Amino acid sequence: MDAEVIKRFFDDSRLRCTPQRYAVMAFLMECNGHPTAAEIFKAVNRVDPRSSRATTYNNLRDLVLAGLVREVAVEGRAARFDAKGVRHHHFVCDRCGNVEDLAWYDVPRPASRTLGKRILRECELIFRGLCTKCAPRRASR
Amino acid sequence: MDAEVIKRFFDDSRLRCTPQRYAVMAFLMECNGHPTAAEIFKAVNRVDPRSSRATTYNNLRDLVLAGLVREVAVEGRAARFDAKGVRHHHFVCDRCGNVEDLAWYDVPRPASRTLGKRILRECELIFRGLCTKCAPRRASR
DNA sequence: ATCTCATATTAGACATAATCTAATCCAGTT
DNA sequence: AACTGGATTAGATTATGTCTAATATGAGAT
Repeated sequence: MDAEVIKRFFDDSRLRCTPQRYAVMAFLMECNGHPTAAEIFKAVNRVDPRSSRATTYNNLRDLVLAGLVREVAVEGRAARFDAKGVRHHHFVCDRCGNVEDLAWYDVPRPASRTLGKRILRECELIFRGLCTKCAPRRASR
Repeated sequence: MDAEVIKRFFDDSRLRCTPQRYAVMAFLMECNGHPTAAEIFKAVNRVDPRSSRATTYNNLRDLVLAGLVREVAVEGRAARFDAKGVRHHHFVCDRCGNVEDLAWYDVPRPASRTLGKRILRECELIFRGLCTKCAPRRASR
């Protein structure tokens, strides 16, 4: 059961456990893909139509700030979200915009002299190309 | 002089060398940062106010498709662009959204069994944190 | 040098994504 | 029960990007 886990997460982050916020987090944890804010809003309201667009965005912002959820920007499309569970990299499809997870492996960090004064908080690898669905049988073009 | 270089680029990509398109490319090549479409539009029209917003977007799309320009999606902010010159990684500032270049180094690609049917076209490393301007003197929080 | 036409440009309407506002609600505290 | 501050809400607003249909133009052909 995720319920206890989610409550613990919220407690640790000093986020009140409201039905709307819980619904967003639960949906992100159970769904496998990387939904957009609009999709999350629809999914949450399908179950219990009591949340608003603004609240969905607010809660997503809070969850991202709390480090419970990751936001993935995709060129030319709406941002996508996923619950931070197991670490993984992202594969973004050039054609359909879908985001798929790829097994995690460590990424070499830049030399500290390269970073200078910058403070590095995250280090993420993004792959681009054609996803499983969009890849043609035989490569073309 | 960039002029000849840009004309060659356009020729190779079968893009007509129009004043507006040239201006976009020239600006991207000479500027050091990673401007947004809106900034590019303004900059280009400051020099010679003959381009429209739609044209700027069209040209950016064409240049990206031709592989001459890279689009960088930034969470919660407008996309940013840079001319593909020397290869480099990107450092995105969590606070101000600026994108800075970091020296290139090779990135290990995922095992082909991990990729499955996917066709990998690009492999990009993104660092997040606080940029030179936003980093506090002493690290806090 | 001129012609031709596919391609490019334009202004502005439209679409989509995200944020803001101000009123209201509600959970926990006293 | 009243208070308090965070959370929620609908809808307006802003920001970003795309589309349309009329017009203009670069560059190869003549």
